[in-house]
Order: sequence, then C-alpha cells, then structure tokens
Amino acid sequence: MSKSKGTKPTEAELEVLQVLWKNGPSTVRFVHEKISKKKEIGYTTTLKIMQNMLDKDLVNRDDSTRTHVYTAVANEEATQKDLLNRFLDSTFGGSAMKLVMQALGNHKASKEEISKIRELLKEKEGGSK
Amino acid sequence: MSKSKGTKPTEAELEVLQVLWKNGPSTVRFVHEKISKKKEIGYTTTLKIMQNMLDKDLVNRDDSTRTHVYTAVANEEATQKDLLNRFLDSTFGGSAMKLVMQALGNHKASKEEISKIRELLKEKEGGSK
DNA sequence: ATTTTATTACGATTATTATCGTAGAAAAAC
DNA sequence: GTTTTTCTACGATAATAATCGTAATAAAAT
Repeated sequence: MSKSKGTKPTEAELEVLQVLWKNGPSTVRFVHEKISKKKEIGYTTTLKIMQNMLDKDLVNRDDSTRTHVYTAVANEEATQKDLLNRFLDSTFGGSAMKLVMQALGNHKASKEEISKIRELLKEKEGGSK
Repeated sequence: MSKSKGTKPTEAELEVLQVLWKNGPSTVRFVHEKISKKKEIGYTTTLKIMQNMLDKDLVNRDDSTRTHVYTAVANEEATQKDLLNRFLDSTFGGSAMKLVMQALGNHKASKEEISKIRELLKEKEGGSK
C-alpha cells in the first residue's frame, strides 16, 4: 500500500511544486536554481526534498536518463483547493468570506480581476439562493 | 532577548488562539475542552502547548490565582493577515486574486456576504487607480 | 586516458513540534 | 483532617522536517 493520498506537502515541498507547476517537468538542478534565488539552500537539500516527494507520490520521476526529470503529480488547482480548505479551517475557523475580505482588503486588484470577481459573484447569486 | 515578533504559530497553537479569540481570556481547562471536542488530545498536551506559547509571547498569562488565565497577545485580524500573506506566498505564489477566486468558487456565500464583498470591490475601484 | 564536474543515493544530524507521564502542591470533597 | 481531584512544572520521548556531507558513478572537458 502506498502513501498515495491526503499527503499534505510541507513548506519546502510546496516551493518545489510551485516550480514544477510553473515550468513543467524539471530537473533537480533547475528546481534548485529557482529556489536558490529566493533563499540559501544546498543542492543536496533540494535533491533530498524531491526524493522524499517521490516517496510520498507528490511527484513522478523519469529516471531513464542519468539526469532525472520530476513532474508534479497533483495539479495546481486541486492542491491549492485542498490547502485552502485546511488553511481556512486552521486560521479563519472555516469562514471563507472572512478570508476573502481580508485578502481583498489587503491586496491590490486590477480592474480585470475585479470584474472577474464581480462575474463570479453574479454566478453565485444566480446559481443558488 | 525575547523571541517577540515574527513568530509563526504552529497548527496546534492556532487551535488555541482560535479559542482565545472567540472566548476571550481562558483557562487551560476551558481551552482543552474546546479542542477535545474536535480531536483526542491529553490535558497536559494542551497545557504544554500553551506554556510554549507563553515562552514565545503568543499569549499572556495571569498567574495570580492557582488556575492560570491565558490571553492571546496578537489580535485575530493581525495574525490572520500575517498568516494569509505567508499562505498566499507559499501556496498561491503571491496571487491574492487567484486565492480569492478559489475561495469564492468553492464555498457558499450568503446574500449579506456577497453584498459586503461588492462594497469592498467598489471601494477598491474608487479608492485606488 | 586522465581529470574535473555533475548527479544520485544514503544516512547522519539538527531543529522543531507534538505528545504525554510523573511529581508535587493546592483546592475541593468527603 | 483525610482523601480525591485539579492544577502546574518539568522533562522525556516520539514524530516530522530540513539540512547537508560523503561516496559512488556517470558524463564532460581537457
């Protein structure tokens, strides 16, 4: 039986996932260089993290060549949704609207984003009572 | 030198904070009972967590009576804001709007909440360029 | 061909968190 | 006034994460 599901990525693992989501299948070297831009970290540390992620089935690995290539297993949205739910619970006591309002209040939004949100609101209103 | 600021509460510590925010200054017993409703945990575990939080200055303590009373140091909004920023960064790569849309998409909102959000949007549009 | 560089595997170490048991003292119950 | 319960303090342990060093090997450079 594999660990498969419900495995919550750690902070460090999320950093790796971000790179994989954004750039697609990548080598350790590539991921490491992206992460290194933001913080000091040893190559083997990045390597180890990614190997751990393989054990946890957070990533797949193509090891047909010497330089292995890693791919995120779960897609971005699904993972974000899952983490959002946990975060909502732990930090906002489950109140999504409280979170939305905080996020809206504290961050800039472009006109396009605002209209997108308006559309979403309209849908919500219409779709359910 | 105290740890004072920038201390990120752990999951377990957040559970305690939630109780303190919601109910005001509380005893370990009270907090423990609230948390026990959601999961199995020993009394001394709760106690220890709260003692750790005192060390980290996440809470204050009135120990003038035998049964100590704990109070959250940081207020709810400030802490949520801080954690939201971290979460935004780690999980949504800093895109607040992505998060807002996920949250809106996946959770029900009441009419009141929706109009509150509309107001917020209007302010944002008006207030800044 | 030899040397240098890059890559993986593996394990050791450290740091942090979560968990709880035990002891001792205070308070409450009897 | 004894006994039982309720607290806190303290430390031990286990669980999880993050960090990196070393060795082996493959590839690239010379």
